[in-house]
Amino acid sequence: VMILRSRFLDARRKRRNFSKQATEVLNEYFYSHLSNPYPSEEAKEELAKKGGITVSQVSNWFGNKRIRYKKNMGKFQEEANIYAAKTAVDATNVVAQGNRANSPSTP
Amino acid sequence: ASHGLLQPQPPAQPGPLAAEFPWMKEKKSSKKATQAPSSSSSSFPPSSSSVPIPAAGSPADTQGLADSSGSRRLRTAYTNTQLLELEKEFHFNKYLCRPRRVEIAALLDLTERQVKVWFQNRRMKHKRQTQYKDPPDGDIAYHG
DNA sequence: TGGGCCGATCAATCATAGTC
DNA sequence: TGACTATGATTGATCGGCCC
Repeated sequence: VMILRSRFLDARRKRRNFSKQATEVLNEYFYSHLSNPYPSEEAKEELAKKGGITVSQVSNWFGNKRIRYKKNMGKFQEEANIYAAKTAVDATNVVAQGNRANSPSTP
Repeated sequence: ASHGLLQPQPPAQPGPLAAEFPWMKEKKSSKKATQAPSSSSSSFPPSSSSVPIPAAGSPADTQGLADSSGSRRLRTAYTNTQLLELEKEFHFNKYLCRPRRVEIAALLDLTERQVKVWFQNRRMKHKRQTQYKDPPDGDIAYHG
């Protein structure tokens, strides 16, 4: 028997999809920073707060999103256009990552 | 391989497709023990359509060591026995001294590097779990 | 200069949730 | 109800920076 996969420490059971609010906030950030979708710790905290999830979950989401996006960009084309239109903050000149400012839409 | 600062065509407009930024390209694959690329063909042309089939090489490597051709690391699935022993050891020592590491590596048939990395990752995990008070069994109220 | 550690990330995989 | 897809979490392994 090779059921060696019997993870005695499986915590990933019983997961729930994020609320629409959380997904919305995360996608907005992702697509408005498509040139460099690497939120700073502070940005992650704010996203976590806005979406009602933990910072770790934000990190997981971005990790999964980046990988899956670049693995199949075509699949996200539609989604990208939707969020691109939704947010005006494009990063055409995001030079370094030292960007301290977060909130994409600051009056 | 001259990668310096390449200028990815900024999206600018919701045209046919978003531009390819540096982060979308490969990254952690070849860096150490990389033999001279011998002026191989430059970066893949931007012409889309052709999916970069990841010609899966034959992972004949039993230890998962990266060969000298920049092969992608392959995720080794540790056995329950190995994980159990590692966890047990971690319970006693969060940090391993060299002699102990050698011992464990030999005992579990792992490389010293793997043992070192495992402890490194384990410490990070431990930190994450103790950093936030609430254990992972909290039922967060969901509205909507 | 070399080795270990940290923090972040990658990339593969697991397991469940959602859709048809 | 079962097959297939979407998605959050886990984790082995790598990268860059820092310290000694």
